[in-house]
Amino acid sequence: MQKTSKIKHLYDNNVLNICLDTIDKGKQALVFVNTKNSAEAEAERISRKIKLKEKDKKVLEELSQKVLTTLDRPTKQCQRLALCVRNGVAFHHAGLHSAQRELVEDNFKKGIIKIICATPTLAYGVNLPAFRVVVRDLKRFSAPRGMNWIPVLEFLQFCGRAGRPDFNDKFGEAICLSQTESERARIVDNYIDGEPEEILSKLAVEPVLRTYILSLIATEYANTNDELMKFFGKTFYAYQFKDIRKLKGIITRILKNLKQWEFITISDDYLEATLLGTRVSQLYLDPYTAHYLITCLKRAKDKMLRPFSFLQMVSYTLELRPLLTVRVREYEHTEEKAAEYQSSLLSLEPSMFEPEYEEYLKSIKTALFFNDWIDEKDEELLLEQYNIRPGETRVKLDLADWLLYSSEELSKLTKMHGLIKELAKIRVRLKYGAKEELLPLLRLRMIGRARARKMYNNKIKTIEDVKKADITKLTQLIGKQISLSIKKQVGQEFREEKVKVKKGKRKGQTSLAKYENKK
DNA sequence: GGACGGTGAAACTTCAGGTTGCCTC
DNA sequence: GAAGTTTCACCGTCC
Repeated sequence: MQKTSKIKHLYDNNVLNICLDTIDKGKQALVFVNTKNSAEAEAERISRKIKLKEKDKKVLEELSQKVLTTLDRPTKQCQRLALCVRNGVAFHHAGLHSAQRELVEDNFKKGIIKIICATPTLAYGVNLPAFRVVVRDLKRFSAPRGMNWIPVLEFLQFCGRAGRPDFNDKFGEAICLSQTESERARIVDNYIDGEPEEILSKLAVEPVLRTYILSLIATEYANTNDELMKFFGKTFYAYQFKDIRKLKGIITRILKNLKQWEFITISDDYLEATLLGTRVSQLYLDPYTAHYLITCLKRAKDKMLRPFSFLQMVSYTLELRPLLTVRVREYEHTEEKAAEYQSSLLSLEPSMFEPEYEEYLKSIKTALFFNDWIDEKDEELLLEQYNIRPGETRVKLDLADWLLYSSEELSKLTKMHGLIKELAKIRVRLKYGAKEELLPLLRLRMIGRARARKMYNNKIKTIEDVKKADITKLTQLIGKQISLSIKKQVGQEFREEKVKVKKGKRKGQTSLAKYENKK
């Protein structure tokens, strides 16, 4: 199977050379790198050197415009992607806005985009085969020990993307790059001739185990210690480790916690979930988190409540991690904010000298980010100020929503009805990224933060105002179809042809020119 | 003489990703 | 640990 082919050495960058060669052959390539920044930078480097065929130019130009106008106001990331796409290159990672991710994936499948530089997201979630796969980085940074070789399993996952049988590729090529001869030997040994790692059971990880145990009890699948052990005895974990005694020890401790937190009762070895415990299990919450949330909510009555109180509460859960990192130059500012909100916070502040303090500060920063979002700050500002990309923003917002919903449910069951309204309000604000004053308008379909803001600033502030508003004026603000739709929603029907549309200037087209010149 | 832009080296920063819940009048 | 980004000094050009 040994087969070698020469690739023209045009530039000092081998990834670039391989990609140019791939395009020459009329094929496509995926480049896997180890960070989001690298994906963007590599894509940029390649896109600068590509010579496009005339026929591709127009399609790519259009696609580039689409990428640029995905958000109301393009972020730096949007501009960067748009510039790359214009040359048939894209980057792909979890920070991308989902609409842009789709654009990239679809247009790669269509063959319009030739090269994608990506982080591992692409190898797992989506099925995007290419003739060539270039694995640029085989090392990745991971917490305490610095740079480590990636698992063989992951490497195989990358290579699995090579070759497109649907497109009559008889074979695909996966290419690794090495800097030195010894590195080359290591790659061949480890990855090409090496064995993939064993798959390990994660059951013994406590949050997982806690969640399962409560769920087994709540669904009445297991109601005694013996039944629990019987169940876990049949799991992959038990098969793999055969260390049932250790598992038993952990289970005993977890049962004690669950009882103490009032999620289960134990009488004569009979385990039964309480109403609260059942709900916790239905919500898929880690019981530890559920207990933390309840404890926080109980403190609410003695605190000066603000949205920030709840935002920080959910930010400080395991579920929301990894949190936003507090950079050295932000340290002081974050501490100041922590002090400023002190009287509103529902979680307990760890001592400055505990290692946990770092996480606590991160939770403050994460809550500040949420707070800015519900203060109608746009994605560009969030990217600049918090270094959080649109795609990551969505994930965090989703998680926060789930935890706030759970908090609502827990409030109901623990008779803290006063908090429910507040929590519900924050959830809507979080969903839309809007200030409280927009809430009445956001209840309308087709109305998000941008349109609601426009209407509000033009003195249409409530449903009553919408009813009273002149349809022509409304049309000018938010367009004809949407005006008709919301009028209908408040119980007024208009005949479409009766609505006059004043020809006015539309929102100016966003252009790449500004950004390009800066480069 | 000053504004501006380009360049390159040094200093500084940051580092992959993912599943869960509930429908809301 | 290494890649990428930011910062800053330096230089040339133009008005």
